Amino acid sequence: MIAAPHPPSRRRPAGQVRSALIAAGLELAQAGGPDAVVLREATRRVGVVPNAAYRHFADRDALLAEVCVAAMDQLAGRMLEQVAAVPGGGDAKQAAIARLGALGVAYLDFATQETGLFETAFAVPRHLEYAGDTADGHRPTPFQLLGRGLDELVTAGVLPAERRPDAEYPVWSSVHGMAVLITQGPLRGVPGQFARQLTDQLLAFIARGV
Amino acid sequence: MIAAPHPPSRRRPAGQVRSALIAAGLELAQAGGPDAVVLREATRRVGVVPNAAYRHFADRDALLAEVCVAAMDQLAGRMLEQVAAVPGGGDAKQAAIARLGALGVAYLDFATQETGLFETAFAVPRHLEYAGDTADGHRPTPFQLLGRGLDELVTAGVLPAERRPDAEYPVWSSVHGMAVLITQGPLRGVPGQFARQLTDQLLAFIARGV
DNA sequence: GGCGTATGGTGGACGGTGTCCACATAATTC
DNA sequence: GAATTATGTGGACACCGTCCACCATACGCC
Repeated sequence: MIAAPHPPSRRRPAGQVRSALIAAGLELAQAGGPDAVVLREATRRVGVVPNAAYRHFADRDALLAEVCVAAMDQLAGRMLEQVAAVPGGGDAKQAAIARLGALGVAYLDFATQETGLFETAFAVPRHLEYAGDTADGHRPTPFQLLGRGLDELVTAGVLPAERRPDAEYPVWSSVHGMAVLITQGPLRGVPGQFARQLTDQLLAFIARGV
Repeated sequence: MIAAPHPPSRRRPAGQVRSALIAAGLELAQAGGPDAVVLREATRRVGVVPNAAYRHFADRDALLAEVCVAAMDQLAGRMLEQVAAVPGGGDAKQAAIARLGALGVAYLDFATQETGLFETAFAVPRHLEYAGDTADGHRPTPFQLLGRGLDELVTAGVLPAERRPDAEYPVWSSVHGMAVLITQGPLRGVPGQFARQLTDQLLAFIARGV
C-alpha cells in the first residue's frame, strides 16, 4: 500500500466553502425545488466531504434557510428589473399603475420560469423565522417593493390615502395565490395562453379591489 | 429454535389494507404535512411489512396522491358545513354574499386549524395529474363550491352576468394566497387577531374586485 | 372436488440520506 | 514557539424508498 498517508487535506479560504455550499444549494433548488437541495449532493459539488457542511451550518435546514433567502433575493431582483423597464413618461396615474402591474407580472413570470427557485423562496423550514425585511447586502424584499408601488399609487392620486394602510396584503395574496396555483397547484400545466389571460384578469381584479 | 415456522401470515379482507394505509397517511399528513406521510411509518401503523404497500400502490407518490385527494375532500367538507350554517332568511343579495364569505372563511380556517392537511391537499406529486373535479364518492371540490357561490351572486343580482365567466380564478387566488402566506409563508405566526383583520380586509377587497 | 393461478403477504438486501463521534490538520492567538 | 480554535476527514448509525425471491391463501375452471 503506497497510499499517500494523508491526502493534502486542503483548506479553502475562510467562508468560501460556506458560500459555495449555498451556491450549490441554489443550483439544486433551481432544478428541483426545496426538496432537491440535499446536503450530501451540495458537498459533493463543492468537492468536500458531507460532514464539512456541519462546520458551517447547524444542519440541513440551516443550509436550506440560506438558500431560501438567496432565492427570495433573486425574485426581488427580477421584480426590480421589470419595474425599471417600464417606460416612464406620460400620465403619472397611468405610470404608477403600470409600474405596479409590472411588479405583479414579474412575480408571476418568475414563478413560471423559475419554479424551483420560487418554490424554494417560500420554503423556509418550519421552526425557523423568516428573515426580517432586507437583511444586509440584499435587495429590498418583494414585500417592500410592493409597498413602494402602492405608495406611488397614493401620491399619484389613484389610491385614496385612507385605503392605503395594509393594502399590501390582499394584493400580495392575490398574486401569490395565482402563482402558487399555476406553478404547483391544480392549475399547473394550463396552456400559457390561458395563464396569460388569467394574469390580465387578475390585474383588473386587483385594480378594482384595491 | 422452536420458532413458529411461519407466523400466521394472515391476510386482511380485500381492500382493507389499502384504505387503512390511506387513513394512516392522512393521520401523518395531519400531524406533519405531506413530507410526514412516509410509507414505512404508514405500514407500521397498519401492522404490515413495508413491502405490502407495493401491492396496493405503485410507489410512495401514488400513496401520497391518494392522501392528497382525501385531504382535499376534508377541506370541501369543512366548506360545506360552514356554508350550510349561514342563516338563510332576509335579503337575497346579503345572503348570497354571506354564503360566499362563509366559503372563504372556512377555507382560511381550515388552513390555519389543519395546516398539515391543507398543505397536503395541494401537494399532489409533480408528475401526477390533479384528479378531475369530484371523483366518484367524493364531495364536490372546493373549486366547484366556489363556482356555485358565484352563480348565486349572479342570480341574486349582485354580480353582473358578463363578469361571471372565469371569476373563480381571481377569487380563489386571493383566498388561497392568503391561506398559504399565513400558514406556510412569511406571514406565518402572526397573531390570530391580526390574521382575522387580514381576513376581513381580504373579503372586502374581493367584494370590490369581483 | 382438485388444482393452477393470480393476489397479497413476508424476509432480506441495496443505495441514498441526515447526522453523530473521534481524529487530524491548518490557521490564529498569546 | 506553544496552545487553542477552526475546519476538513473517516467511519458509523438509523431511517427511508425500493427491488427481488419466496410463500400462503383465495378463487375460477374443468
